[in-house]
Amino acid sequence: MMPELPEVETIKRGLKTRILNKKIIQVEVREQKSFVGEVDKVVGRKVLGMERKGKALLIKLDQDLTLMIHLRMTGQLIYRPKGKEYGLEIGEIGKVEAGFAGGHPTADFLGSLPSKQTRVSLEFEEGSLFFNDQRKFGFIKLIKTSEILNESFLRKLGPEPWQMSGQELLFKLKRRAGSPIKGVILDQQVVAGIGNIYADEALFYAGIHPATKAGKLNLNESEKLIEGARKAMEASIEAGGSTMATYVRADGTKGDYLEQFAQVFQRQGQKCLRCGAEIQKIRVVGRGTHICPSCQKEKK
DNA sequence: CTAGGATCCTGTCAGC
DNA sequence: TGCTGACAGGATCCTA
Repeated sequence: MMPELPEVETIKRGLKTRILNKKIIQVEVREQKSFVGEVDKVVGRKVLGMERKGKALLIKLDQDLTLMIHLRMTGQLIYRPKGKEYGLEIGEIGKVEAGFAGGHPTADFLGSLPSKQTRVSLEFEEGSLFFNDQRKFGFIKLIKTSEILNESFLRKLGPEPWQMSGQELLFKLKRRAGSPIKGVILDQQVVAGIGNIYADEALFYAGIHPATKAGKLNLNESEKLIEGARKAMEASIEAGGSTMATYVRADGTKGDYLEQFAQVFQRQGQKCLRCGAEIQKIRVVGRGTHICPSCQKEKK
């Protein structure tokens, strides 16, 4: 369960109100592989801005430096104001002084930090930012701001769904004609920010079976697909992504923000909200995949 | 070039 | 209770 575009966007917004213009006074790397680059250069730097490119978060610092953060599957970023050892309590939601947590929802959103999963911590005078990551696939990488486009992940990244037409997507689908459509839209070089949740949601919206060969889609389907990705992501950002607020609102221990917008993801066994058929969970391109077998028939 | 599968790593959960 | 295998909101690397 991990961060896709809407979650990273939510984190960007949540952190911005807390660390913009603040100075990093200390950095602690607890897991070597989680931080790439010269740690010492980060100390004393000031946060000048924050951006998101696909699922990558960019924290722009002074002296031509940028922290590029990718949460991958289980990364999370948690900000705790100074003196606040635990996460927010009910009633504190939305308050800047309550702190912020986003990414893979776990009990660390609420518990004492640093924890067993804390890989890197950035200390500010006003509080601490913890980068936690159970599986260690994510990372923080220090790069030069002026050389951001040399970064291979960013250089190859496709356009955001809002910057892409159905026509442009269709063109890319033709080059990957033999692959299942789900695998193609999960490719960040085709379109930026779509992960397992939004791939399933977009395909359901467009009425396309995930195993359909990409080359079988027509312009109308391609347009519906990109539109579905936009709508699902917009709804998710509106709901606040997998932030601490929604996580806590559930029952204090479990995150369930998906309930606010998901039509198929993790709804296997439940009724399709469009036709009433039972949602199924299948496997496509090695990923757990959720479909309505009635609304999404494979085009042979 | 594309397609498909293995791989990185830790934790949880279902089934025996 | 203890063990085993499958699986997990990602992306890259390797092989055919």
